[in-house]
Parts: sequence; structure tokens; C-alpha cells
Amino acid sequence: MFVHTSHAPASPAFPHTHPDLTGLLTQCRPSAVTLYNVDSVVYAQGDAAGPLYLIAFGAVRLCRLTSDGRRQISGFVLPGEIFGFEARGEHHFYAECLDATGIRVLRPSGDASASTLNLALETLTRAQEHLLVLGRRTVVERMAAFLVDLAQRQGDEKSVVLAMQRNDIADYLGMTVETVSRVIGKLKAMRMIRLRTTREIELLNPSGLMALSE
Amino acid sequence: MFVHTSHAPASPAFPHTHPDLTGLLTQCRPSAVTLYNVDSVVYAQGDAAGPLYLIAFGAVRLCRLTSDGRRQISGFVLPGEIFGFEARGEHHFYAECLDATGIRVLRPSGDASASTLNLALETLTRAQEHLLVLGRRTVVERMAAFLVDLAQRQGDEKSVVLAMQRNDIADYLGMTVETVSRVIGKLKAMRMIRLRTTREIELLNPSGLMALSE
DNA sequence: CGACCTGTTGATTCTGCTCAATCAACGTGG
DNA sequence: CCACGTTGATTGAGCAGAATCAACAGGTCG
Repeated sequence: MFVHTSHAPASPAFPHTHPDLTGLLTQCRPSAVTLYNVDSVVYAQGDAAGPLYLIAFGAVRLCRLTSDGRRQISGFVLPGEIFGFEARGEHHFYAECLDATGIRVLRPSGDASASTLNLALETLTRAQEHLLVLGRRTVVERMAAFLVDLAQRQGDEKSVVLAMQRNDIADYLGMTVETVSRVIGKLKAMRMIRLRTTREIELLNPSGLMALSE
Repeated sequence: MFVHTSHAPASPAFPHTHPDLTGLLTQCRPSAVTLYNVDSVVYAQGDAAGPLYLIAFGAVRLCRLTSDGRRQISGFVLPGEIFGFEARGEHHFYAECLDATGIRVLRPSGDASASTLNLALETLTRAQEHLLVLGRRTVVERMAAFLVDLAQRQGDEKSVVLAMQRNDIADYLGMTVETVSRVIGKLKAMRMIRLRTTREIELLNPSGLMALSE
């Protein structure tokens, strides 16, 4: 499961750190960064919820399996972002690492609930935005929205590093891997993007992508 | 906009009142029930957020318009449920009444933030469940999930009263009105449901519907 | 009554899925 | 070093499902 644990000071500097996050960090006792391997499980569906998880590096996917064996990914979590919010003290999704990932566990005290609420609301907003994406008609629009969102969260307007593979993108956007490939190909043909590698995408026309995803 | 305002004692008895809701109610000064007409707007996209809204009767849809004029409904809110949670102090969706609707405004004080957090997490869970529904492949599955969800929230296993029209269901489930009609027809042919009226649906085979929706 | 709105049904089009093959990158062992 | 297996990504052909376009039915309200 976990590989190694290291203690480190509590304030990572990420491009888009949420103000309430630093507030929450100062209210929690400094916690260790735990290292997880690829595909290792941070928590399982049905596990007791409570602590929150801050990603130091790497990335995480939040998933649910349906009874017919398919998987829906409700979200990806990137460095500097928090996950683990759940209602009724139980995880309704499970969390897996996309990569070798460093995670800091936060145990909010009672007086941190204001910060906690704000961060939970951020998570809610993310879910609602994802919901809008899935509501779109065409796969091209969904993919465009996905790329624009990732670019913004990574703080680079013009390029995206995909921490996840086509498989994961498909389950996140509600399409198949083949369609993911084809759509990326189509966006390439439209001169919207360029593939440096399969994992690095250059956004040639960010505003055009935003118009598509809108 | 609003029709009439009446003062009333603070504890409505709904079948599925959340425990944190009663907690929150006792911590807020009793507030009036405001009556809204059909299609009237509770708050607009971009409005300042802050207060929460508890539905006494009627129903509300939460929507976002896309630039191409389409509408995505992120959720419906039924009597006894709360809406109005937003990150960053601003509404990213707008709220409209499906019907003549009575709404109680709640202004949580600082010491109510624990209850508030829990209710916000309930909203998050609802969004995530909706996300799973939209991720399903077939429209029949989506419709089945929708009906089962509504039945559970209305506290009646075997029948559903649709507060919304086909139009709204379509925008909620990411399909067209025509498809909504056809899918309902198909579920009828499968002996899963029966239409008492266009707005009242009897669930003939709840467990079958749940199996469909997984 | 006629105009309008909501809901249903029919015909056709087309998007995206399924099933498959192919390709590229990588590691292993002979 | 190369043959081989594996995994991830791309591409192709055919098909099913849902959208689109269009007509029509029933109800309500002026």
C-alpha cells in the first residue's frame, strides 16, 4: 500500500492554493506526507470517512463501480487540492492513485469547521461543474471542457500534462477509450491542440477550446 | 416575484428531515415562509450567496444556461430539503420554482457551522449521485434512476408525483423531451411503471427499476 | 372558438459504441 | 541482440441508440 513516510513542514506552495486551505493547515497539527504507489487505494468504498487528504504531488481519481462492472470517475484530484469529503461518515466513492503520490492527512479540529465548510463547498462546485460537462451533448465539447479545466487547475493556460491515461479520461467523461482517441484526433485536426507526447497536450487555441466547452 | 409572506413556527415535519436540519433550525431565528409563483427566480446566477433556503412546499430547479442557449439542470429540490450552498460567496447556478413554492430563509450563525457543513455534504452527495446517473450509457437507465431517486425522496416506494414537466426532466437527465416520452413509454411497456396522469407515476416494479438504475 | 402549450408519435439522420485489427513502447528471457 | 508477450493508444467497419425534424393530439386560457 504505502511505500514510505516522511515528515516535512506544513506549507506547500502551489499555484492555486485555496486561502481556506492554509487556514486549515495552521489549525491542524503538522502531519506526515505518506507516499503511495501507482493504483494503490487511499480509501475504499464503505470505509469510515473523517480525515481529509491533501495531495503534495501525484494525482488521485475518485471512483465508483457499478454492478455491471463499469467504473464512473467522479473526479480527479491534483497537487494542492483536497479530497475526502463525505456525508454520513462513510465514503461513497473510493480513491486511487494515478501515480506515485504524496498525500498529507488532515484531521480538522472542531474550530476549523469554517475552513472545512468552504473547502467542502469547493468540492461541491467541482462536482457541479463536472455535472455540466457530462450534460453536454457531444464528446468534443466534453473533451474540450476537460482540457480547459485541467489547464486552469495546473496554472498553465497553454499546456496540459495528463496524469491519467485514456482509460481514466473515458470513465471520467462517460465515453469509451476509442472515442477519447478519436476526439483527441479531431481536436488535433481542428488545430485546437497538439500532442507533444501522449501525455502532454499543447493547447494551440485555448479560447477556441473554451468556446467549444461553453 | 414573491406573492405573500407568512410567519409560522419553525419545525416542519417531513418524512425524511435530516437531523442536522433540525439542529440548524434551532440555531437560526425563526424565519418567515415566503411564497413564490411558478417560474419565479429565488436567486440568479452571479447573485451573492450566503443564506440557505428550506422548501416548505412546492419544488425548485437549479439551473445553468450554456452560451448556445441550452439549459442544464443540476438538481431538483423537494419539500424538507435545503439549497443555496455555494463556494466563494457567489451563486454559480440560478434557482427557479417549479410550482407555487413556499421557502423559508435560513441565516446560519457562526456556531451553526457544524450542521451547515453536514448539510453541505448532503448536497455534495446528491451532486455526485446525479453525476453517476449522467455517466450511465442508456436513457432507460437514467430515467429509472431518476424515478427511484424521486420515490425515495418523497417517502413513497410505489409512486412518484412529478413536480416538473418533461422539459425539466430532459434538461436534468441530459436528453431531449421526445426521448423522455419514448423512455417513459418503454418503461410502461416493460410493466415497470403506470401513468395515473402525466404527472403521477405508479412504480409497478420498484426493485426492477432499481436493478435497471443499478 | 382559435391560439397556445405540453406531451406524444413518426421518419430520418448521425453520433458514438461495439467489435476488431493494428501499432508503438517497454520489459523479459533466451 | 532479437523474439516474444504485454500494455496503452490509435484506427477501421458496422450497427444501435438517441437527436433532429416534423406532425399531431389533448388540454387550457384568452
